[in-house]
Amino acid sequence: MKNAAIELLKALSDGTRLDIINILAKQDSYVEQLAATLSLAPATVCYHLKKMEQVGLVTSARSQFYIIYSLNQKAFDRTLRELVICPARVPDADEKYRREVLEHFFRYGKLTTIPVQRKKREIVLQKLLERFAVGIDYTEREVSEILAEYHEDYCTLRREMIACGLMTRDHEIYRVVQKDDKT
Amino acid sequence: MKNAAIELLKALSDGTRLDIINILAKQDSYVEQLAATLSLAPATVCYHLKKMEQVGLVTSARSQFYIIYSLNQKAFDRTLRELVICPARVPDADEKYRREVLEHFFRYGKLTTIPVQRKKREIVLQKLLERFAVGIDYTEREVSEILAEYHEDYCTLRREMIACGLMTRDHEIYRVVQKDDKT
DNA sequence: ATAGTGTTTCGATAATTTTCGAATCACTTA
DNA sequence: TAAGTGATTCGAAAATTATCGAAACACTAT
Repeated sequence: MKNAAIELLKALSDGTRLDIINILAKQDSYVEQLAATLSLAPATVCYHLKKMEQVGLVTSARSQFYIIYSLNQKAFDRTLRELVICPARVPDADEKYRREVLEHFFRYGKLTTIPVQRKKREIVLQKLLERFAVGIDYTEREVSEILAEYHEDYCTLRREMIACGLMTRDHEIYRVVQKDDKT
Repeated sequence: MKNAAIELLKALSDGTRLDIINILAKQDSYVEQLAATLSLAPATVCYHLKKMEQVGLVTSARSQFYIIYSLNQKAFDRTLRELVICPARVPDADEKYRREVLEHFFRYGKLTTIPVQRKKREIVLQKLLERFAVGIDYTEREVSEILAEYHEDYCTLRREMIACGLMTRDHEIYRVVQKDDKT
């Protein structure tokens, strides 16, 4: 089996299946009824329903001659982020602290204030460093523009990037410092 | 143009693109670097990036020789529900009241209490009616099982469905009453 | 300007997905 | 048990999508 998230997203990324979902959102239904509503062959509707059932988007239950399909409401309350972006590292104690710091200083994608404590400031700067590709030369202007997205005092942020050893500056050219250099 | 939601979901439902997203989540990057990391041709990576850029998942900005791609963080904070399930009707005054009532009585997909006021009770029952397909015969047991998912006192719910004229009962067979019968 | 970057488009091919008729299956009712 | 219902699977055709080499493009730097 591949990735469960991909299978779920594939199940959602088809016009016919979205039509079925929206019909079921209003009212439970069954294969023949859906096929008639959508002007499709029952085999086609069945194919789509099975695909969605496999990933937990819908559930089925027989009632006399019919098999009634229902939306699994819980499946729709996930964000794209938690579905798509894998956390990678295990949330250990350091990681927990890191997340708390980031949650405190970032609001709506922007920096509320620049941390005064060095430890916290480094965590925030390390996060901002993700916006800079490794091995790429950035001009001072480019660095400023990206940092300005997060806080009006981009000059301090830029200076601190150098001071904390996260970036190097050489004749107005800024570069990300690779910390995992095996030299 | 088709549906924007479908295009966005299609852009997300591919293993290679998810790989790219997860790399960009850690660090901005550019075509050649991504191609090298993923062992793919630059043309292929470009194809995927363009596809994601069209639906607003990533943004690009030139820096010297390179075009740096970044994740558009805002795009990832949407739930599947708001992406997939279309509201259909315009939120007029009645609809607003309806939503408030539903939000008040439903918690985590279950009914906190059965509304005493007739107007509110009908709104809640109408919502529960979505779980029953039209034109289908349900046994009393089947009706009870579905209603029990929402409140322990499924007997009251079942009785009220009949009392409010939302379902009919005929020799232990329950059916949804179709309100838009043009007779 | 010109040579040299990395990026994008184009065309073709491979791989995957959607669709549906026909056959089969699962279940209900008489 | 047998006949009748709707659901599902199967096989094949049609439609869509992913991949990549080659060529064209956009930009930088000499």
